[in-house]
Amino acid sequence: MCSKLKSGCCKGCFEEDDKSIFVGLTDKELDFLTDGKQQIRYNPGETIVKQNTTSTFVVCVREGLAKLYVEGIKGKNSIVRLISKHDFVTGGGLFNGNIQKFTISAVTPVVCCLIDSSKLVKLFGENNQFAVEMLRFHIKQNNYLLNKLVNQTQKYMPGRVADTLLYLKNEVFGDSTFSIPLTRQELAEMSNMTKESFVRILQEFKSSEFIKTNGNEFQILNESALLSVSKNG
Amino acid sequence: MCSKLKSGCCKGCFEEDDKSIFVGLTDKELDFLTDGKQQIRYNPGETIVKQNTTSTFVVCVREGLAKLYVEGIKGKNSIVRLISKHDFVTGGGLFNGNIQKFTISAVTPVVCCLIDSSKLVKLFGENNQFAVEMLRFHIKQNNYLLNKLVNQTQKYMPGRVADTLLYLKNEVFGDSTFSIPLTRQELAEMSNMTKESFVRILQEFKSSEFIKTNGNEFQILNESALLSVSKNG
DNA sequence: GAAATGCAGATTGATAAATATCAACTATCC
DNA sequence: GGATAGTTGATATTTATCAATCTGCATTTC
Repeated sequence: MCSKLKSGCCKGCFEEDDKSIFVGLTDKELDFLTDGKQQIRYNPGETIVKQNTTSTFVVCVREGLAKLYVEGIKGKNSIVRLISKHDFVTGGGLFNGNIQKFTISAVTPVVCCLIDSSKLVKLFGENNQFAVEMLRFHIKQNNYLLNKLVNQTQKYMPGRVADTLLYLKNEVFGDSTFSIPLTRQELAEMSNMTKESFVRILQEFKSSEFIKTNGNEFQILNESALLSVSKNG
Repeated sequence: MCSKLKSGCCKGCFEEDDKSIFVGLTDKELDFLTDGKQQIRYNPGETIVKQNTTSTFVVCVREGLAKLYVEGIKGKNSIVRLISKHDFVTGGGLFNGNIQKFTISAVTPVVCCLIDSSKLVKLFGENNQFAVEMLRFHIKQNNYLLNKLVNQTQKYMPGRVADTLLYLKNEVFGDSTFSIPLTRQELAEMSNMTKESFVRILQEFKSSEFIKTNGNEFQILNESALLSVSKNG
């Protein structure tokens, strides 16, 4: 199933910019961490982590795509990021009274490992390198959120749609052609607008030949134009 | 000037919810940290940290009020948070190639200590408790940003103005009556809107008797009404 | 197996609401 | 008395809402 080898799970699970958070752990520490961890399969639509509940585990995705979103006011959701292979998620589950600040649900079938936070905390006390790696991870997370905050609050809708498309290309699929298992509604929730607005701007981008779409197939034709829109030209 | 006593600076400097980040440091470690640190005075308007520059220090405010903001597109600024006595700020200065993701500038005269990041990093390697405290700090920061992201993107202007007023009361001044050394423009930048819009909503709140203002003197008369507006009623 | 049916998501149009912009005016502080 | 911040009004732009239609796909029905 899920080997404990450094090269596999969990070392490989927690890859972040080609540098695993778990790189500094000894075999023994890795064993401690992975003993009793749960590897679970979720079907599309299923909730992995539920906002406002307490849960004490962190999530590491092995397969599939999940969305991390905040359930806001009047039924509005904001998708903050997509989680895919090798992504690692800690939230309220680490300190802060364990209250989750967001929901994670499976978009495609997801296989992920749930590791109890208390194990991480114990390892922090034993292995400095590990605590520092986790700190580094959270600082990166901080910068991502800060950047997202400014982009979402300062840009008009076309800039936000361009951001979403570029995010999908660069951070999720790594290819200018991709097939998205998300509805227009969900893409709109990534861009904090209504689905109608999102669709209209997609049409503009299509008629300007910045992109090509066919259902869920997307192709970015003119990335520099999107970048320019993103910078709000 | 700035004693190295646990009860004073720097222990006291880094207070966060009555629990100092520096609580786990030994006297020797504290000495190491504070030796050669710079205590600087800034005049109102002066820049303490400049976005997109590299700088390797973290900031700890002893006196005064500063604003932490992102310089966005087309000259728009977003004030992310206010920094006052005992607040601690790390940013791009810690890992991430030391590139600052935001600007910090003094609103009132500010006295603060600048500590080189490399000293923190060295202590992380020696004192686990310290690394964990720093991690805890950043996770809290994360939750703050996540919350701010959703509030700013999902709420209409009245909700955002209510949030700003409640933030000032609860997080900055700790009193329902306060005098703000910020312009309307800056208050608007905290709420991500134009100053004209901010002023109009202030007037609505005044005529509804939620608040009373006289220049920079603010008084919150009906906090539960503001809370209700914040929740977008 | 082919046509009819149903349904959910996608798209489009018309309109209303929210927000920004621009201009004018007022107050205030050195 | 001039500069700066604050306020107000009129208007334009951006964005959401509501309603209608369309599309693709699966299922039923014959």
